[in-house]
Amino acid sequence: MLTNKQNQLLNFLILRIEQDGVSPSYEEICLELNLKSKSGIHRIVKALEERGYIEHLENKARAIAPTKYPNGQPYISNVIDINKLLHPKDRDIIDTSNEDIKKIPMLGKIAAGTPIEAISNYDQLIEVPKNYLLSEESFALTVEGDSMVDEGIFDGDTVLISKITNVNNGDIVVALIDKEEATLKKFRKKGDSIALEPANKHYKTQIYGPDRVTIQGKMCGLIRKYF
Amino acid sequence: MLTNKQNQLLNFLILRIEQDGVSPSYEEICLELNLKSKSGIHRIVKALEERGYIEHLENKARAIAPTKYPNGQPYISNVIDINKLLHPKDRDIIDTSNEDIKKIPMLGKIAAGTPIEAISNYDQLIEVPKNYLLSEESFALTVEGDSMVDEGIFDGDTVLISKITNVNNGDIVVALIDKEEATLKKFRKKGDSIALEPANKHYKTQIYGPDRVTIQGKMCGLIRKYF
DNA sequence: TACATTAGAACAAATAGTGAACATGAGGAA
DNA sequence: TTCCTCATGTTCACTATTTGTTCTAATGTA
Repeated sequence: MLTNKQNQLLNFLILRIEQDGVSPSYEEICLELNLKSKSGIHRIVKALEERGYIEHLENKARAIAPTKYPNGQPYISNVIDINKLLHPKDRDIIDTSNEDIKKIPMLGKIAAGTPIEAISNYDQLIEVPKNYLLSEESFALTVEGDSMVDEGIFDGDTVLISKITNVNNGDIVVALIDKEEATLKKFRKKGDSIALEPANKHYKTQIYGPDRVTIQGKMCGLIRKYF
Repeated sequence: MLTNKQNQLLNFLILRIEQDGVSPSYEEICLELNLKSKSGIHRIVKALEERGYIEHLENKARAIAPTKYPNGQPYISNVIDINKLLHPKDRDIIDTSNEDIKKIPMLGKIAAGTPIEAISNYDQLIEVPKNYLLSEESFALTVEGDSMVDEGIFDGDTVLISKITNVNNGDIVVALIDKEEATLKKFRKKGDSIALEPANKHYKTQIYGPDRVTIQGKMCGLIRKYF
């Protein structure tokens, strides 16, 4: 809703008020915005007032008060620290943090040999947009080994797992075998028994009775960083 | 609810406001959407206003403000960087989670044959935690084809590209060849010329003189969804 | 009064927005 | 098929706003 200069002026105003507690004079604003004349400032101030971003006492020095942030949110002065004055339950009002993002625990490495529970120590939380996940309860694992390379899952990749136990043939799942050993494999039900298929010719498909396998989650995403 | 162009315009508007804090002018929008005339923009703006996706002050410069996302969700601005405005000692108090996430444009598919610029059409914005990226200016592409499978980059994957032109041997880059054809390849400088190596035995490494290749960005991440 | 600061007119130049007119193409209805 | 509507692309002419600058007036304060 603001032009560039208006935006600059408003930001500078807010900054100075936070810093010094006083609004800057036209001259100071001039300097900051690289103008040679104060009257230009005056015009911008009027424009901001028209649009409702500031309040302004006529003919008073340093009498500009912001009422909105450039984005339209109501301006809250931080000269007093409002958060300290509020009940925790009220803080949400100010805390507009978007709900798009979710922090999920990185539970450790997934490879043959180690059950995941044993390494549930929430060392690290990683941030993931919510829409990357299939359920609220999700976690991340670092892939170790190359048993799924043909599916493009490489050593060192981070896989996102949602705690969903109802899986279909072909889904990639975290399966716990004999309550001891967790692996990331392709799931396939064959009659009564369960086949866990690797995606690498050098490994064999393992077939278990239904009582030996627990599905701990379904892979819903993969993240790889190149730095 | 929205037509193609309306969607593109709205996405671009949101992106620019998040980036600069100021809405773009009609002319800037023209450039971005590859149109030759401002009046077309004007029509689309009016259409978006009618449908309630934006608010718009008549006859004012850069006075367009989104009110809804293309999907109809109410638009929540997170432009102001409150932390920059506060005393350092106060900074922790306000939740900083808003700044972790960044919206980057999905610019299209990357495969031989199409320059990226030509397909800069803001059809979609995707959310990515900031720490997945290497620079502020980043974008996403959908991989088409199998020329990088040996690096675990599969057809349909989403790759994150940061606009960095200073790349090292071995980095995976988006390279524009003869200003015409964009590809995702491994970068290697050999003397004066540049080798673009695929990661698939069935494709050949291409070698070009330095003037034929422009590096458009460096791959910094990969995202794959399994649903 | 002297000084600092704000108010605002006036002019020029640069930016921005509006809207009529005409053309095209896609898609649905008659 | 033809007719109609809608979204779109383009050109052009025109209008309005924003900004940079200079100068003068008014107001408030010490």
